[in-house]
Amino acid sequence: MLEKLLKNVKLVVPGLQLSIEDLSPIVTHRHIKKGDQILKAGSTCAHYYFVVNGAFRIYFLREDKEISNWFAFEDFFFTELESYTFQKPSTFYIEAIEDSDILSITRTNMEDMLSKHASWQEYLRKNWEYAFIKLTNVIVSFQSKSAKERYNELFDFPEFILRTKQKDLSSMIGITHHSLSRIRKMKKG
Amino acid sequence: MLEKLLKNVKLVVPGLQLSIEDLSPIVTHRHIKKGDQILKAGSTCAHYYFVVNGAFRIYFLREDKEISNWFAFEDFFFTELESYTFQKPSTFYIEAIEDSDILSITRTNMEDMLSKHASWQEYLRKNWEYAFIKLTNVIVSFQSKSAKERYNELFDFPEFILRTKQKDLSSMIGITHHSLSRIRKMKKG
DNA sequence: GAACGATATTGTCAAATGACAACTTTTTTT
DNA sequence: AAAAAAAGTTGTCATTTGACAATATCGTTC
Repeated sequence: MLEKLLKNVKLVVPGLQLSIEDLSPIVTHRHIKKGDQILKAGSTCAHYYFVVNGAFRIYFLREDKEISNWFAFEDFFFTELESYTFQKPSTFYIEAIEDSDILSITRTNMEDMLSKHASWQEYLRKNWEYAFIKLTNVIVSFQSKSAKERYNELFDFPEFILRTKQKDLSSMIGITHHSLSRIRKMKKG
Repeated sequence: MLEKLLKNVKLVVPGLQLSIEDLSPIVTHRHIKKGDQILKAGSTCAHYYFVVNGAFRIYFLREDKEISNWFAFEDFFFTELESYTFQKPSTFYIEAIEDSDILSITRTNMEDMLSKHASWQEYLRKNWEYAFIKLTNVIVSFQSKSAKERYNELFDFPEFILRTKQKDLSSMIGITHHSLSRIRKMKKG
């Protein structure tokens, strides 16, 4: 499991001197069953997560309805950043949508790592820069494209089409699952 | 001018040892007239920018229409990250919407700074983390709120209402300026 | 494999938003 | 201050999307 994280880190920061032995004491492995939640709204996020395999849905509630904000698949290194950074209650739930293996690092260990390894700062910086670029493109889609176009874009990342529920996907692109059902129908005939 | 940037850096990384003398050789000041563009779509972004005073609109074209992606006001430290990071042509224009003063740092100087000052890594990391949190909230708005609600949220940041054109604001929240005009009308009567 | 619950589809109608055109108001230029 | 340009408003109508209800399909459990 740890090798997979290490491989990801070295992909982002090629020159990084970091071994399994460095990671081992600060990383915890957990197996999460489909449907289980690793973070609930209202609680404060105190970990970074790395998805070894499986998939998670990050969602929030609005007027009793679940809205999927995004999905995390294999090799995603992430946390609920607002809750984690400001140590305040999360507005999001993080739930496994498949049986998954996840690595987690506590905030304390993370802070320690950041102060000791300068290049760990670089890893996180790049990680969030890439994430920022992705979010910018999501916003561009919302600002300039129709629901149908936003849905069609997802075919470039087949995991969204193949591994998520339609009702969950629909809220991610900002529409009801009824509308998505109709959009899918149009595409065919 | 430099003091303002330094103040911002130290606000984000309190313990940072950095002086005007460190910044002076790598920072360039420019006065930008309202309407002038500091980046055009198609060209590659080779600078970070810091808004000393004034305001900028970051927009892109979609079917000959200008869509405002976001606005940068005083104390924003930013770049067109996708173009800057991957050194590829930008899809965005950056245009002053007021007479402005801006500081810029070339990519070369920035890379140099990142390799020499470990805490500069931390500054950028936190800068992009905060930006990521903001974008997440923008996406939440698009996923769960009506255009009217998105507009009303902007009153918490009056610079959007006071310093931008309505036609520019409207595209930022994903609607036409006709729709925004009607939303504004409703609010009153 | 029958029964149940969750997910997806479809119908009807309403509400929100967009497209196009005309007009008014504000801002900029001369 | 007049003229021109840009920004904002409003009318009409079309399209997209949402709300609610009914039905169909799929997946899980017993």
